[in-house]
Amino acid sequence: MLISIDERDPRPIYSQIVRQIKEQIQTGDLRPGDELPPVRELASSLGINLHTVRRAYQELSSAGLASVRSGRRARVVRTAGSQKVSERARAAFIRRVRELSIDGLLVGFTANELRELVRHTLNELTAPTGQHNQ
Amino acid sequence: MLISIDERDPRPIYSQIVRQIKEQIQTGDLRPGDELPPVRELASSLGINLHTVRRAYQELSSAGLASVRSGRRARVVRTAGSQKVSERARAAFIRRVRELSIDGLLVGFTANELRELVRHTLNELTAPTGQHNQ
DNA sequence: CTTGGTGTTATAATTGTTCTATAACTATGC
DNA sequence: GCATAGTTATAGAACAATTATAACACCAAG
Repeated sequence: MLISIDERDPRPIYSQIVRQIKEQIQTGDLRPGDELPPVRELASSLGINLHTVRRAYQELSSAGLASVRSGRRARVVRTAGSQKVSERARAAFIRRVRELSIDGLLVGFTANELRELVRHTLNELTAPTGQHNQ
Repeated sequence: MLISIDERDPRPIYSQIVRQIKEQIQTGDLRPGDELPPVRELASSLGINLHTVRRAYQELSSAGLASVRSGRRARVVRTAGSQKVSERARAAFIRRVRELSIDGLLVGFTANELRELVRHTLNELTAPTGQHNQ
C-alpha cells in the first residue's frame, strides 16, 4: 500500500488518502477483493491518527468502492466501476466537468487543448498497460 | 450581477461567488473591463458580510481574473483567458483532470461517455452564442 | 470458547477555516 | 474635500479536521 501525505496539499488528509486509493483502484494497482491495510496499521505507518484513516475508508465505502465491516479487513469491492450512474451522481459530475472546463479555459488552455488533454488522460487510465488486470 | 448562495452547497460562500463570477467571465456575461459590484453592495444584497465578498474578490485577483485596488471599483481584467499557462498551473490542472477522470470512470461512466461529455461542455462554453462578446 | 485482530463508538481537546461584526484606515475620482 | 471604493485590524462564534484515549462489537482461527 503506497500512500503518501503531502503537507503542502490544502486538502484534508483523509481526502488525500481517498484520492490515492481511488487512483490505485482505477489503474488496477488495487484489484477487486484486495484487502486494504488495517486502519491502525496505515495510520501508524503514515504517522497519523486511526480516525483519519477510518474516515477515508468510510468515504470509499460510501462511494461503493470498498467494503468495510467490523471484525473483517476492509476490501476493495468487486463491483467497482460497473454500477449504473445514478441521476444525482450524474448531475453532480456534470457540474464538476463544467467547472473544471471553465477553469481550464480561464487559465489559458484552448478548447482543443482541453479535449486533447482529456483524451490523453482517459487513454492512459483505461489502456490495458498498467491495469494489472487480465 | 446575478449571484446566488446555495445553503446546501458545502463549499464556502466565497468560493461559490468565485465560481459564479468565473462562469460569467467565461460565458461572456462579464466582459473584460466590466465592473464588479462594490463589496459592501454585493454583501448586503446577499445578506452576508463584506469580508466574505472581499475574500472572493481576492481569489479572483490572485487568479489574475480581476483587478481590485483600493479606492477603485473591482473590474474584470482585460487579459482574462489569453495568458500563457504557467508550468505550475499547467501541472496542477492536469492533476485535476486526472482526478476528475478517475472519479468519472469509478462512478460508472465509460471513457467514451466522458470524452463526449467534455466535448459537449466545451462546445457549450465556447460557442459564439451566449458569449455576448463582440 | 478464548484470543487476537479488526472496524466502531464515544468523548474530548486542539487547531485551522469560515463567517460575522465593528471600526478605522487608505486610495481614487470628481 | 467628499463620497466611494478597497484594506486592515481585531475579535468572536460556528464548524471541520485531526489527534488522543478508551472501551466496545464483530469475526476468524486456534
